[in-house]
Amino acid sequence: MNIKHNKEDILRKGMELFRLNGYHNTGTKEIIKEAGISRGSFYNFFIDKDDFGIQVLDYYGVWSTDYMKELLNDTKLNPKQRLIHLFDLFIEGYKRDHYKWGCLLVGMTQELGQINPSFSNACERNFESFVAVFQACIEEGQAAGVISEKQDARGLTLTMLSMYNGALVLMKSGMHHEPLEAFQTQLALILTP
Amino acid sequence: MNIKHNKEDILRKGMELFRLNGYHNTGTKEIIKEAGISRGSFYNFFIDKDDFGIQVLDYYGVWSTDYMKELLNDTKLNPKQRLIHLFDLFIEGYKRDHYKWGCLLVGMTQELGQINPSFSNACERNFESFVAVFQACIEEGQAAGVISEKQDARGLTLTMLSMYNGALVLMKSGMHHEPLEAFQTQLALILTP
DNA sequence: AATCAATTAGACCAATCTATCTAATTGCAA
DNA sequence: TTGCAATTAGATAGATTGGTCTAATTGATT
Repeated sequence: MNIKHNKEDILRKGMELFRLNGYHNTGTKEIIKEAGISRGSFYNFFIDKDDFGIQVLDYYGVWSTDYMKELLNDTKLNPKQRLIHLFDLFIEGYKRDHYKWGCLLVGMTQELGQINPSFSNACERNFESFVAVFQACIEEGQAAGVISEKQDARGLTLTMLSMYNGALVLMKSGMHHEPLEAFQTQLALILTP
Repeated sequence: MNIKHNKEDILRKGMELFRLNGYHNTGTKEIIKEAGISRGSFYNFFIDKDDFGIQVLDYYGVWSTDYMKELLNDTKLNPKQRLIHLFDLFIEGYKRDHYKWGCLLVGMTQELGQINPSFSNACERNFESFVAVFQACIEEGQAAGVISEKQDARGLTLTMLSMYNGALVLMKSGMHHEPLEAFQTQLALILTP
């Protein structure tokens, strides 16, 4: 056996490039160059660009949910405060990097959702992971009486995720911070019982 | 002078294809074929594909805002009811077409926002038209006391638009109707004073 | 140290994409 | 009807893309 390059490093670079510039705007040439590997290596690890894309999606899903779970386990805060804190941190990060990032799932859904069922399955699967993580926290908050029960946990989770994803799109379109701020304001309102 | 093909017909076809399959997934070949024109004609009307893309964006913006304005002028309903009615109609349309459409501005922002400033400008410009139309209605509703004032008109508009765009993304990813329903439920909640 | 399967390098190929170019055609104006 | 500028058609060019191929290299195992 002979392992020199780390598959995970390539996935991480791909994730970065796809988030920044989209799937079609990122050529295999650029991925290979940025990851510092050769064409041969790339096709040794992945069947083709689509296979790579799907694996990047799942990598992003795990990478994100791991971080979200970590933040939502901070028992020093109540569930509502944890959610608000999580989004505060995310938004701070976007601001720090001049709003250049976005959600990979949103981008991939838009770009490939209708084209390739493998991609739309991967997007849905990973969105559902996000939902699961958030929903658990919201259920806990509702049971504890610190999160509004005007909408059921699943519905409130979908709403919150929609609002966040949509705010990121407006942010990326050039409005930058304002939609994020509106999101933060409204998030507090809809979570409060 | 010699006009055979209508520029607007080509723009409409382009809008349709870009909404369905995205910008990079739609070749000039397909646009030409679907619009029933020749390559020569296309490049007679438009400088290049990017120029076409920008014009499609603006065409979509005008086409959408015209329809929204029409719906939001229905004085038989109060401003809050008008907004809810508008989204009900939109969502009904998505359902009827099996959730295959999406918002062109969302797609273009994701696909080209970081790549080409002309595109991000066009996206922001058209998003701002949407905001203007909705904000006028929300302001009217707040003044009349039928729309919540917990968030200022601009903020509430951005929130609502984010929520809607985000719900469309989840819809497109394969969740179909559920996120739209969650949106409708929450929309009524956040608008109510 | 020798062996050998796995990995790597990057030239190369085929397909595709955008855009151009020229000849044929169109339809208005005189 | 004729003349002419504008439009159209579609072959073709040039660039870029994703993917393959083979020879060289690597490193674990014996």
